[in-house]
Amino acid sequence: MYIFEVYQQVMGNSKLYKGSLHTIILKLLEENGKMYGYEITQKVKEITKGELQITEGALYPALHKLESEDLLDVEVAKVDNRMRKYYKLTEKGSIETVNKLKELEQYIRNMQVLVNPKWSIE
Amino acid sequence: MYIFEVYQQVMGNSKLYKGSLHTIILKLLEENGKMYGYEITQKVKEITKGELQITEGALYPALHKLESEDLLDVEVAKVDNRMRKYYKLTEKGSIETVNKLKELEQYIRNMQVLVNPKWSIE
DNA sequence: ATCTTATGCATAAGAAAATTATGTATATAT
DNA sequence: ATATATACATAATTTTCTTATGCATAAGAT
Repeated sequence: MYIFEVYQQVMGNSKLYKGSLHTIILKLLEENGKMYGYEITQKVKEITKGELQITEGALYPALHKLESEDLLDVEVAKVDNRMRKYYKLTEKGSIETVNKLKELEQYIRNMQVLVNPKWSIE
Repeated sequence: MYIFEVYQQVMGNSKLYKGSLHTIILKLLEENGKMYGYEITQKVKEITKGELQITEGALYPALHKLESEDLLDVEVAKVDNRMRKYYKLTEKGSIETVNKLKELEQYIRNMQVLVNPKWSIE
């Protein structure tokens, strides 16, 4: 019996993803209106061509946290006899999304000048 | 008596910096040959125009970790009667620097397509 | 002269955010 | 039948910071 182990390439394959999960979730919800947890993991996997796999242990606590901060609204649905919890941005969440994206852009800018002083900051 | 508090803007002002300290240190050492801890904090502050302040509580343990992984060599010096510990990349450290920079580029690419599907990945 | 700020290192306690490991349950494919 | 996919949840542990100390010398300000 042969066992082919598939190494799950999780967030933190490169540790850099640490701290960017909330930004990712908020932006995907801004883009797609409403999504449920599992859908988010699949979307991220698809967009990054499998490079970034969000683990459930990170995702669900993050969604709960964002909800508790009134950045997300939840709506429970039953599809094919399976539960789904659809999340969407609140008004506060939309504002926070803009802030988080600005922080991301600034972070990227700073990292670029730190690691490559020759790059222009346009 | 008036007290003007200066709020130190530390790493994690935006949480995104979590996980990027090792990359920053390695790249600065690649760029500058050898540096001591305090010098690194000042260089980062200068390059990011004060936006990113590396705290000592993060920096020194990080340097010790990199040293223990044989990525850095240390050389102690005494300048103006004060101790300095100069760090430089080992051969292994140089290789790891290249890897970390590739990971950073990939991270930035992935985040860009995640947050802005319209951006080109060049 | 004295006090503050800057330089330079170090470590311990606590918090935050992930990983890893479980657990439950239904649907689908082999 | 059995494994995989779908869909949620949480607890234990680890990693990586922040915050709070501690020590020591030099330089600048009042």
